[in-house]
Amino acid sequence: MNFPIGTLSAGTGVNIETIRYYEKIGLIPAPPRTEGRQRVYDSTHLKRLTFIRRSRELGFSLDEIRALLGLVGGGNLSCAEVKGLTEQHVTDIRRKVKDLKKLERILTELPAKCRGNTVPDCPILDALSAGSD
Amino acid sequence: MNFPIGTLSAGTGVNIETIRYYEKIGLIPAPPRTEGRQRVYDSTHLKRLTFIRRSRELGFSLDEIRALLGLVGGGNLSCAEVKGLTEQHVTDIRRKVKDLKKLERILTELPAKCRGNTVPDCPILDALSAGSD
DNA sequence: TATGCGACCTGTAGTCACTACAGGTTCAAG
DNA sequence: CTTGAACCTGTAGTGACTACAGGTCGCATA
Repeated sequence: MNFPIGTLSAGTGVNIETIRYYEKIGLIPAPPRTEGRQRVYDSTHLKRLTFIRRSRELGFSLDEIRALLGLVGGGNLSCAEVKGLTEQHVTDIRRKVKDLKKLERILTELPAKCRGNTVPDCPILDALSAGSD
Repeated sequence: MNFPIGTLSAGTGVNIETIRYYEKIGLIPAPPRTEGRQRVYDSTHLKRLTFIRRSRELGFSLDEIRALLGLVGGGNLSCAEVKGLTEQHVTDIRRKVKDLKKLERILTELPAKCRGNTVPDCPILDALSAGSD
């Protein structure tokens, strides 16, 4: 039931250094230690850190995760608030996707004009230098 | 034809502090100065900085831009290499779009189950805590 | 029981691409 | 000549880590 930081790292996919960093910034509680001052974790830590990792993958910032965890910890965040945070996030993601698709279009059109020669006169560079937005 | 850093900033949309930062890291050449050591720019600087800003918008890192500018400066990067760099970039963007769309789907499905109540027992949080990928 | 060695510890510095600020100087208008 | 905006340098802070130096711990093996 108890395991050291390396096992927690392997079990969650979160880097050891990152785990200690999360502890330092107060995102995860400081676990008990052995007599030799080595950290000892259990399944509750594993669950919390898994939550954090998955939230990070979904693009939540550490501050947002801190807010989400506020619910787990003290129950000071309602389900409605969690929902709001999530929906805001979806809006952000949609915007990002839109921007990226635009970039993709621009970047796929540019190389077509590029003849792949060695002359230092490239239409891609010309296009980028042209000041118009 | 000559103008100070504020004008360059306004003309390119690049922050003054950022321009000085670019100079410090050698991305743009140090311009001549007035007797009072204030920077004096001209249209060549404007063009180069515009190129940098547009490339940044397209998601190129400063190191990649440095490579692209290698062409402009010394001609040591061929059009084919520029093309390669650009195409690599499109691949990255496509992957990002794919990831984001997946997240979008997950995040739009989650709040549907959320009743918006004040009970600290939210399906979103449960879903995130469940360890499975 | 001794020893070897991998896993752990702390603390600091580096990354990227800026941004913010303090505290001073220059330039141009009135 | 004075005012004040724009400029100057240099340093520190941001987010979310990552890397490293130099030391300690714990456990398996001889």
